[in-house]
Amino acid sequence: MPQLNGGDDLGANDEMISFKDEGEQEEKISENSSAERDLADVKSSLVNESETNQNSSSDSEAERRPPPRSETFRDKTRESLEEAAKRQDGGLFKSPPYPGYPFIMIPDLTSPYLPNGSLSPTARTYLQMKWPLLDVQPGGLQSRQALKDARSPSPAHIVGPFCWEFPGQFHLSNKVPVVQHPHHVHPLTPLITYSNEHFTPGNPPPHLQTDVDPKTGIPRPPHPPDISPYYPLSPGTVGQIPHPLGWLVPQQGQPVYPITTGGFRHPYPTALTVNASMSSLLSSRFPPHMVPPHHSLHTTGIPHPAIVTPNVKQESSHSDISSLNSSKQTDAKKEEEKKKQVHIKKPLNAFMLYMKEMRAKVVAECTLKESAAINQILGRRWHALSREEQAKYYELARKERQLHMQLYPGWSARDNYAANQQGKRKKRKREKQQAESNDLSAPKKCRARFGLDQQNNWCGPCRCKYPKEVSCLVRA
DNA sequence: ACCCCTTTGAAGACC
DNA sequence: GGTCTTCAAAGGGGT
Repeated sequence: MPQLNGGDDLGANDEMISFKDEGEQEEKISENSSAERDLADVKSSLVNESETNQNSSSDSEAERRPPPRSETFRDKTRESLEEAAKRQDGGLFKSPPYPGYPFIMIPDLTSPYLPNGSLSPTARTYLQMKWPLLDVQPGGLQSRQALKDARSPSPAHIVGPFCWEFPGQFHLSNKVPVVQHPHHVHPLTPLITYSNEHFTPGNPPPHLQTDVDPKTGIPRPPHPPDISPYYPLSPGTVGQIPHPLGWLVPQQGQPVYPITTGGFRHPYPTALTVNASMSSLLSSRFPPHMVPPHHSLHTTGIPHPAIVTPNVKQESSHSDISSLNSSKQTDAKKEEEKKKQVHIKKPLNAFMLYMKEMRAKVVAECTLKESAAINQILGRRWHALSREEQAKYYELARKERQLHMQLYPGWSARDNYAANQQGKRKKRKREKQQAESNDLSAPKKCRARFGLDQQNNWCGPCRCKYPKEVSCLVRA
């Protein structure tokens, strides 16, 4: 991964350029047809791969073979891409003020608010990605009402318009089925989705008019501005952490990043405190140590997707009830055990963030549900993205890693290595790769060895394996 | 129930 | 230092 400006690992700059050289700007400009082609490719390949190959052999070669590389072509491509990006972003990404790589040029990252006080598109995008069903659209009340009206379980036939019909906008909440599969949903999104009426900026629900400690009756101090409630915060470790997403912290110092709709800056997400059913939902989906108590939700109790307790399924409501009856000592012991069992997941990389945001759209656009096929489409679209669009996700991923690193200083990706079954999988993969090498195929190895600029040195399988490369049939 | 598939990127392991 | 491996998400499919 090339480092840019000696700085962060923001992205594969050269790779993105290379992919742009592969004629994919056409996909960007006419994304509709390309997406349909993607879908058709994947679908047909699922049905009959060999048949597809035969049918596509005639044009795939001419269409997908990378054109001769030259700087002038690259520049032209970049220019056209930027123009296309400008058109499609609807002004989200203005013309780059710097000629270099635009990772830190996202204009409104530094100030998430527009002059009128609403969230900037980028901030909305980020929030929307974090909370896929959260309505952070401008024009809030109307769309919120619409969402509220659509809260009843949506049948699968609710298929929103294709995303390319509204380039530059992020209407996930309005375009994908409101009720998603649990796997699609951020752990907290259902709470938000089904309680939009509680997202009244600055107006907490009646029972939470003031943030008062139910025990002491003393108003609690506001949520510390430098703590993101997105991750559960371990005591003593985070209090002094500067907010890594200061770009989402407005002037008042209230945390905006972790939440919310335009203007919803209540230190405690009011939607999470609404009623007992919400709490029961929380307790049913999360282990008790992650579930904030009723009416006293503290941000430290808000789970983050990065944290998973392996035995969530075993913690039924019955166990919760029984735990209530158990002694405090056993509770403490259980808490300790659970803490030990907490699995801190890797922060999502740029592509994973992109997938998470776009998967619902792709699923809605086609009848495919197999993730493997969906991911193929997403992989293609990822490469079809402009540099600016990709940069957005690289930036988000960088912030994710930064936040993750600050919250779990001692965590290492190695902690999750072979966490399951002690290297069982590793062995399998090695065996598999050995089998592949015996088969004279080592996908992607040539890419790393020779690079994209020397694809003529790639072996056939690599060229075949890699997306958008020369058709397999040509080689055959 | 568990693993595979499929994608990209990050990071650790390995040579 | 280059290469390899694993793991993040996702959910249908296979064993």
